[in-house]
Amino acid sequence: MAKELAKTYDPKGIEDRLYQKWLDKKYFHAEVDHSKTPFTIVIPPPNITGQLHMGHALDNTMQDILIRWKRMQGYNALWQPGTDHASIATEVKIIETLKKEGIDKNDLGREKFLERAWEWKKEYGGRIVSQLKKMGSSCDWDRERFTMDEGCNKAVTEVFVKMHEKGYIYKGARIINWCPVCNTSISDAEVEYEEQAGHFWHIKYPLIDETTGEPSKTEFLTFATTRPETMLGDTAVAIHPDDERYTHLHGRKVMLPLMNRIIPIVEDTYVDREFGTGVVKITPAHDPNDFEVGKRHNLPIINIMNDNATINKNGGKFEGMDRYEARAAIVKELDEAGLLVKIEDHVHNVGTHDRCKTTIEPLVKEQWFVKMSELIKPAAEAVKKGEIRLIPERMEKNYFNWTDNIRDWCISRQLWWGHRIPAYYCQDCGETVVAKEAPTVCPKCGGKHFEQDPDTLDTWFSSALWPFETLGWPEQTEDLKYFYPTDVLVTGYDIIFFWVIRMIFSGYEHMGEKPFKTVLFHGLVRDSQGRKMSKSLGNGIDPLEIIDKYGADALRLTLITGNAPGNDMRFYYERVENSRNFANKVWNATRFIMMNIDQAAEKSGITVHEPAAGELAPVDKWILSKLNTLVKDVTDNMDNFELGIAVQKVYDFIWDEFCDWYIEMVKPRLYATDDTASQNAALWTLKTVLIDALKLLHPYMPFITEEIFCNIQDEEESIMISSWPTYSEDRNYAKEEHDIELIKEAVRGVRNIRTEMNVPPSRKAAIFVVSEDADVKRTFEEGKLFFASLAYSNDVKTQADKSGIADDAVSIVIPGATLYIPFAELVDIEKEKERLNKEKARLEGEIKRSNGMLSNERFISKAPAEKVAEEKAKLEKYTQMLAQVEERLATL
RNA sequence: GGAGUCUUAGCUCAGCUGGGAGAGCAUCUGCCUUACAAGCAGAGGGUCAUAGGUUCGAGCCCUAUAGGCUCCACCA
Repeated sequence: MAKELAKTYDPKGIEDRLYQKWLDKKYFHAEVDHSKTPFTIVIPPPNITGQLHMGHALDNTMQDILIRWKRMQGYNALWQPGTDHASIATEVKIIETLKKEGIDKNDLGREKFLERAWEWKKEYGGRIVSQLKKMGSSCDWDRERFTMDEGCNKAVTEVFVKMHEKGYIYKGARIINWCPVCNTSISDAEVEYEEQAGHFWHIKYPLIDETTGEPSKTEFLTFATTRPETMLGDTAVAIHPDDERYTHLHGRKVMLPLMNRIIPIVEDTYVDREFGTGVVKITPAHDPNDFEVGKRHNLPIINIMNDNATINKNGGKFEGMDRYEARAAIVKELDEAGLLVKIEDHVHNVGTHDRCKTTIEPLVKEQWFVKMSELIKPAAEAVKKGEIRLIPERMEKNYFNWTDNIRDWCISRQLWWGHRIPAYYCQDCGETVVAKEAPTVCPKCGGKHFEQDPDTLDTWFSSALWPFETLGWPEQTEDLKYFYPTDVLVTGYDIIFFWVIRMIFSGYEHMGEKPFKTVLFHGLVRDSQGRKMSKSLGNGIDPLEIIDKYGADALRLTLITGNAPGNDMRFYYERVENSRNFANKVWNATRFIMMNIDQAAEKSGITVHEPAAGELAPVDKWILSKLNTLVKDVTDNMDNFELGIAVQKVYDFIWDEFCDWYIEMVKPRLYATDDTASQNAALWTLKTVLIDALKLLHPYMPFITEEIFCNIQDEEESIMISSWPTYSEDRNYAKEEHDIELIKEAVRGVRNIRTEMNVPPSRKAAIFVVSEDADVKRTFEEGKLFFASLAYSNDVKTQADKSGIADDAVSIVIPGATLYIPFAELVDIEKEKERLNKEKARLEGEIKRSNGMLSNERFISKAPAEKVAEEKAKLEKYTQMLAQVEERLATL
């Protein structure tokens, strides 16, 4: 029965073995079961191009903690996994691979390209999943989904058609953000602004002489621009209607140089009179604001750019030049023509594509959009009313900032890898048909030739449906009815706009119900210098390497401790080492317990069993009581999603209270007495406390806790399916808690004296409570510590025997000297007085406040009855406490 | 321009509803001691950014200032 455990904990081998066991036993699998309450989390689907990084590690650790905890609490816990096709990210990767083979995407053709993409998915889609398994993630893998699987395709088409019918999806020519490298439009959310040093080119256009109709040689209109090349597409110049400097120009025209086009001067309040010269060139095709101005004044839209950001035929002689070449050429020509006034240095924000960092080009294009104004309303309401809770709360500000300023969502992408837009164009009459299936006959002209829209949808269009499409939607499945809405969404704050908001409005629109009750945000994991981990910096730390070296438990613990929701954290190897050390500590505490259980069985024939109430020593009650409080605190913290605080408490309990105090205090009983009942009580307490502590720790460190749990009790199948400890009034031993805290205080005092005396120290300075319960009780009631002895462990028994009894002192036995220290001297009386006086002042303050509230008529009449009762109870409690404090002060 | 957030020990950070100033790492002292040297027992180290205010009491609440970070918008 004795299992030999290694001296240090080595997670290698153990983790994989246990994960396989959990899989085999189907512990992760959840089925509809109306006798249980569901608890659901959908995973933020990682990209199939992805490799597990620290962000994933943190994200999934948090989810797994919640899921394992709820599962132990008896909920029907479902963690729905899956992966995302990540259209643009994947497409870019495939293009790169093709390039290495010397193949161009367009030469390959759409069909062949998609074949390659699916091959890619097959090869890499599973990689991240196996990595998640390494983390210990208890996902229901039987339910694994993919954003482009059959069900998701169906959901996407359904949504598109439905929203099109409702008029929420439309096609239109608008200014969109164009990425000339990826060759596709992108949404506003994908634009990242970056401060860049640039220039301000001050340029002047000649006015048209009203009499001759020729460009004036003397009259010019000067303005500044950061993008001079766009002048090729200028169709007006704008001034503010009330700008007195330019009143004389109302209704006049200017000559657009280089293009020799006469364009009007328009008056528009968009122009800021204070800025620059108060004159703005208007390029409707290449600037969102100018586009709006153009619409108001019916200006023509001249697109001067090709999709690859070279100048097109509308750019005259600049045709074919890259946008930056054209810029240089145009500036040069303007200068030669004497129209360049000056060049200033200028720092401005440039929009770039968040994936490839290319400067985006605003272009007018026909694209598909989702009209947001109506859809967003319930989504904003939900958070406002608290129906969906964001943690930390401050994220709400971010959220509303977006919902209040929402713009229509450009959803079409000029990519191949993704959900193809279900719009079909009649080749005979040009009619557009949006339908779930390709139409056969044109409803307008009866034509039979259709071509499907070549574009695909934004990746986030499908991920927005994730919480319900993974549960079977659009079918009304039992799963959907039972598991939806999900409970918690765990994700980084960086995708609140991309994903979280879009899921919320989609949930309300298509399900008529929120997709989740709570959103728990975490921050970024940065390197030790606080930098973002990135490939280009090469400062990324691979979670798999950490797991390999320290174990998944250590990694998980590191990521979750001291990490408050929504806050970024730095990653230190020292902290992983500390976590690993903690695992070892737990391991060795277990070894101690198992060894002693075995020894007791061999030597005294003890089979550990629950002791009778009277057999528990004060220290046993103390640790049981501490554990009891811990259970309550940890559960409360977890209820509030304070995972970092919760695990910190478990850590402190195990290391400080249980290992450093309880185990040390209990040793003399095990080694130096023959009292088998007492020994049984100690062993039972050790085992009981350990097991409950392991349960509390299990969500955080699943592997080691499982390994120990099953080692120490052969009969138990798994800690995963054991029940979460609950607070019990029966284990609340306030008196013993107080007594032992005093003893701890005394021992500390003794230790200090030891140090001052320069006596050889002893690690095994274990406290040895010899008395029976009743004696301890009696002496404490008299305000004295009955008996405690400190002794070397080597000959602890003899020393304890020799030390004798002094009933008003702590005795410490050290070689060559025996000290008897009156209890009263062990604590610094002055310090104690100071502490008590502080406490007294505090209580008096509380009583004053309480009295104030209770004598306030408005409070009594308006506050809910329970509040008032609560306050009365408080007052009573404080009054009692004050009396106690005063009593103690009097004895000193 | 708008908003958020941070400033606590040498470093990195916790600190939940206002009452004890804390952890890990680092430093110093002493210990191979029958669970654990990946350990044990101790020590040093803080005007909780600054200045006011509210309170019996402020790291926590309010106001202002300084500095850092982030998000959003964007002026041509």
